[in-house]
Amino acid sequence: MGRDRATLADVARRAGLSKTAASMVLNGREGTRLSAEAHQRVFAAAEELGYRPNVAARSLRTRKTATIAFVSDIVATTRFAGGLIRGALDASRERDHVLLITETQGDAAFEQYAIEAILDRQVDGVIYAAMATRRLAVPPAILGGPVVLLNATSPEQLPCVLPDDERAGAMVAETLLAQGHRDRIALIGRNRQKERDPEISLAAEARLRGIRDTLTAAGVSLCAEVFSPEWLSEHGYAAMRTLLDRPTRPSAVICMNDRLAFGAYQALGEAGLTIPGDISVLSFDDDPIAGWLRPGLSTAALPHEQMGRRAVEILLDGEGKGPWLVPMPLRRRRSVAAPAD
Amino acid sequence: MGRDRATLADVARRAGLSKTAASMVLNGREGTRLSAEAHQRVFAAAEELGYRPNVAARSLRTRKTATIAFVSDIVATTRFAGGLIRGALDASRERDHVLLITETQGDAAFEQYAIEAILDRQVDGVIYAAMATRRLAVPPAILGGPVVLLNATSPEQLPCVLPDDERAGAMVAETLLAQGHRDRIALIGRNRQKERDPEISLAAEARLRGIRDTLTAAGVSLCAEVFSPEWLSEHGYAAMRTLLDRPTRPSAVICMNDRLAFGAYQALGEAGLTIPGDISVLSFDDDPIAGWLRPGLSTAALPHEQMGRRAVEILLDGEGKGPWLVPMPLRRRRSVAAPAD
DNA sequence: CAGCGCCGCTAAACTGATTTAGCAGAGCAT
DNA sequence: ATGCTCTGCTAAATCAGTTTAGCGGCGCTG
Repeated sequence: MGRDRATLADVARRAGLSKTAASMVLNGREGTRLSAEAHQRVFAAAEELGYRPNVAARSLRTRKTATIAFVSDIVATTRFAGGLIRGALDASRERDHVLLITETQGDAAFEQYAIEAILDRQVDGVIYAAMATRRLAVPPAILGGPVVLLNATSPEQLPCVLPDDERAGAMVAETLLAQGHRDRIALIGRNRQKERDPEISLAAEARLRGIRDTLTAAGVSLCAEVFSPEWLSEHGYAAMRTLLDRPTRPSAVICMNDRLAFGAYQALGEAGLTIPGDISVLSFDDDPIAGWLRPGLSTAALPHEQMGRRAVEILLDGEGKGPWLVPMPLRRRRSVAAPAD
Repeated sequence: MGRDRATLADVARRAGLSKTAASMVLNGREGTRLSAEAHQRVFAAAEELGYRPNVAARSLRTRKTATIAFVSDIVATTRFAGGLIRGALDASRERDHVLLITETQGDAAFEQYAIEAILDRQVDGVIYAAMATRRLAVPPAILGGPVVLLNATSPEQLPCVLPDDERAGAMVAETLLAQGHRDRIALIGRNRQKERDPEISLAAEARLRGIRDTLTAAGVSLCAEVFSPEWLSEHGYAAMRTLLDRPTRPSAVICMNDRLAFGAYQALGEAGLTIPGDISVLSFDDDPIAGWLRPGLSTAALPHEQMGRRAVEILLDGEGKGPWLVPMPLRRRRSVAAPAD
């Protein structure tokens, strides 16, 4: 892999100058007194030889590697990882950095291994990412350098990037109010564990707060709230059935995520009800299926790419402490309409 | 990040030996004549100081970085990337390697940048991955070292890892034959471009070949084939409707991927037909939605994690040239039954 | 007792960059 | 002529490892 590369010494020799001169010219050092001609000769030589500095050698001296570690709990299981990584990748490239990826799988031994691996490689900073928005404990070993939490917070008050779930909740509620829904808005997906335990998820509580506060401000409250143990499609299905079994049918249902909404769609389809004619559905996440459903599901999108990007920006450009909330744009599709009666 | 680390010199000093001795002991060099006591002293010193070698310094000398570059065309858009990366990550960890990830986005300039970035960092090898199984052109710059193609082939006959789409096609056909389906098996998702142009996709042709050969061997042929421009759910929906408009209804439908199958489910639901009672559905990919559908969709799973894993194994353990076909296991859910009549 | 080989270990070179300290020569003032 | 500064550049140290070459002492042989 990449043998026969020209070294700085080669460049210097060809330019008829010392390594020192070549190094300074190529690094654009200010305050050096090298002549314009020397500059030209070095650039020409580097160009001709296709010179590229050896990062290992450089970082041995400078302790900078232009490498960022992206440590996450789980990358595969969730499709959201891709967005976070892609955003981080883009922002890294813009800053001439590269991403070293490791995964802890929530396992202490793996985490230990991952941390050592990245410290051995002298990364310039760490992005510590969680796949579900939550609070977590950061391993002390990485606190020695710059760290940004992605989709997570920690007791240490480290800089962190989070989706603005509360605002998203508000937008979802506002959307329904604007369509004229009032006293028959139901909710699917409250979950005692998820809401209460910030180590599992911060999203649920924030979304609910946004929804509640907005409705309350309009003098409205939820007509029903169905709890579900997890946020899977079968739970959405079951929840929607229990809602339909009640005496008054809701005019709109807010689902805490798209998987629940998907299950709700299935229950509504079986019951012969149409969306949004009979019932409007609104949700969170913007999973790819939201666009495949018929009608398309309106949902507040998790801005993963933006978040990944932001994390790198904060890590490298260092801008105070945050927390930074990234807006969740509402994807308006066809699942919301005015109430039928 | 990681200052104050003990160096080899520190270890040597504490052990009362030379750097040479310390280095040799810690690297487990054979044929050295250092005493058992010297070994012990070095290990003890390293332990006490929490010594970890500086990878940059080591690789400057050895030209090995214990780092693999994972270069892919697109990571975010597709959820499959996660599986490939996760598999590669696992296998890398087992071999004490780490993954440097870059993305070309199919853009020549980005690709150039990505290649330079990884060559500058002296990676030990490159995994060049495509998100859709296809043939591609490998940039000559990386041919200087070990390369494995993941989910792709190239004219250069490089080692490559591919899903065994043909066998998967055969399994799907066998499954239907075993249930007693014969002359009313239809197919959704042929696509002229995709099938013909290996730079776009190799999967379609291989799957179709597996299906055809198996049916032919049983003296059966497809009763209908519906082309669709892309493999999106709306195309599956449309295709299923055209199938249902025909005089004889198929007893089973094979969809070329799960998104098409999802659309087909929608069309069947609207038409008031049940799966698998009226029509069996079988598909490829094992997208997460396959499990969310009602009934669960039986589908031949793309073994992404296995593939990512295999690529690293081949890169590091070097085992001939391949190509290596990774089996696609059939996930049996509830969408297949014997024909009604 | 000279010569040889083996044992246990080390000094120093080497990798490819950055950075510090400083040198030779020119120009100028005293 | 001497001392000073400024210009334009370079030698050498440094980073933290690996690797080559070889050293001193001991035991054995001839």
